[in-house]
Amino acid sequence: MVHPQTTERVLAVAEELGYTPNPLAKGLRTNKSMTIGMVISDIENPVFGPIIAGVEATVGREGYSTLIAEAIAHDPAALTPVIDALVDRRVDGMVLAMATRSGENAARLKRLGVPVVLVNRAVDDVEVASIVGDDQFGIGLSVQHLAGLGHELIGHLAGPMETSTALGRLQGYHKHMEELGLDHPDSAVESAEWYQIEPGYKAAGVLLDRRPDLTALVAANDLIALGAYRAIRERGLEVGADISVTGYNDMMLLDMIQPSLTSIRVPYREMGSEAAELLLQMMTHPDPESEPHGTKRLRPSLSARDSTQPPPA
Amino acid sequence: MVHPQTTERVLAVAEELGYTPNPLAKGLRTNKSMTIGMVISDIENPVFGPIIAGVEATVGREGYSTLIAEAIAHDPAALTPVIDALVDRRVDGMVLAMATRSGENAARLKRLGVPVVLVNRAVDDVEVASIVGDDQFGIGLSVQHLAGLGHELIGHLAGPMETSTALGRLQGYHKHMEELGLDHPDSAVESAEWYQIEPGYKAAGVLLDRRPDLTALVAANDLIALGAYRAIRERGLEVGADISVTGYNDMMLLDMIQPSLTSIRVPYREMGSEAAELLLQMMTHPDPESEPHGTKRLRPSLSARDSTQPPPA
DNA sequence: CTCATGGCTACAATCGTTTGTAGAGCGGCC
DNA sequence: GGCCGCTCTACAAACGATTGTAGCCATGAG
Repeated sequence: MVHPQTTERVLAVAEELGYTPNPLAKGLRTNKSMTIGMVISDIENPVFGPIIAGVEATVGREGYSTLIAEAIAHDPAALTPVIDALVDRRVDGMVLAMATRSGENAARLKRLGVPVVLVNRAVDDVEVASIVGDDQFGIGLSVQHLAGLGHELIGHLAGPMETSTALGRLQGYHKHMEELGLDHPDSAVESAEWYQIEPGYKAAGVLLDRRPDLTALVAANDLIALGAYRAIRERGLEVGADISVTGYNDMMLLDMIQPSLTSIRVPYREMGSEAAELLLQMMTHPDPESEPHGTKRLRPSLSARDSTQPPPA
Repeated sequence: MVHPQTTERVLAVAEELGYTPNPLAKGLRTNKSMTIGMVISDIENPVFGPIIAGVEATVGREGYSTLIAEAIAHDPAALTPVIDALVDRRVDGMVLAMATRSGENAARLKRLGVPVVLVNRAVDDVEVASIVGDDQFGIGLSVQHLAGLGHELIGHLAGPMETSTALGRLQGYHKHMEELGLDHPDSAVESAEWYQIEPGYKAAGVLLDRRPDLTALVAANDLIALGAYRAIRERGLEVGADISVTGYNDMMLLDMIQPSLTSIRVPYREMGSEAAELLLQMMTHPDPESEPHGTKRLRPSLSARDSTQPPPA
């Protein structure tokens, strides 16, 4: 109801005076800080870079800024104070990229009425919106790829079972082995204590000693797979020629390693932007009834390399 | 001047009522947002993870939160709007982790009275506080290591000259070669267009064609060094045995590559926390006269691996 | 001439803090 | 008893926006 010309004049003067609205005053009055909080459990893990970038770019387009907080520890209790700090700052929403499967923090946020989206890792006991990779599908790609090469005795090096990704990948292994009519006994599965080379090496050693007949190993993560390289070599075998190995995440430099590691590429940046999109929707349409709480799974793809070859004759 | 017991009672009631101070109101009144801005030029680069973690942890201890913004582009002009967005949000200070050597953005922030610290990359035309790695010293470690192995014909694969790190490493090469009494003509130096494998491969090809007598290459970065691997192999030579190679940054998985790459480890997390420390000091003691504007250089260390061996007889 | 209407100006309340001032209650000191 | 200092309560202004209300001045319709 105001003349366009007047609007323009006001804007021009504002510009001339160098006026910029004070977001603190605005936030105080409107009770919206135009800020979202993002909690990262392990910021040094390179997968989080693209996730952060995706979130930041997407919410930024709607005028939101991103407050980053790191929670170094692996246990959920240590997360609570850092989440609280963000809530005290009156963030309008929250993206959680956590290590654990426990949903207590997400549940608390929901109780406080703070919109929350989980990214990368889901929780299994609480209904909360999350964007994750389709781990079952991804492991399926590996299993099918190996089966296509002629492997029948395929083992699984699982991740730490307190993470949702490890669980999904384990389930994917069983499911797709079953579908292909291949054996998948518990004896063909060994879990690594953490997503690192050393635990992967240990788990692979245990698995190879128990089941020396395996011709392929599907690892829950690239570093576990690289740990398996060492265990395989220690037994005088050759990765690829004697035992095929697949990783998961398709991290940088895998193609430079000998032999280059076949892996599953996860669209992390897209994961971040989808999570942000969902959060924006929850923040702008606070529809308490139909609030999204499902888990959206993004489909990864296979990067086939030299670590997977037909089984020895 | 208030009784300790009263304080305690007030605090107890506050706790009971679930009172948390509203930082927006506080910021409005005090004109301090207790927030710092952090601009990252390329968040997918894994070196920034530790830097962010270091900054966040350090300022967090003093009650500050960290607002993250990414500026994807490499040119300084694209940075301006994202810096402005942070300034408009009334951040109390700013940490810039940029790609370019241009100081215009830092200069503008100083003019606006926003305390600013540069991290990882310095600028050469403006007096601004910065925390960077000691590139000359780091390259010195590589050069001395190679000279100690018996190399005399050592070339340098430089980085893109628009970055301060590339410049410092180039200078370090010349300086330390000079000190050791070794030849370091311009013909032994070739610059890669970017800190990536492909440009490194190209530059190494040019350098090896021009100076086939070189027995060692000091690269300005790990990826450039890995590009050199390919160029060396293409010429029927073996990395390590025929031509030694060193990288810079000591990124993950370098020890898994064949041959494992000798590199320079930079204390990135410490870099982040030192930058934060400096920024805190500037924000709390706004001493316009003696404002720090020097460059602090953190000393890296050498990780010797198989890519460096004595020159062929 | 009156009155409704569109487009504007002016003013006040509110958000939750910080900061400052005024005054009340109460003990001890001269 | 009067005065001072200590501790506390009470109240108001300010920060910079949003939001709502009231009034002003044209213009044009009745």
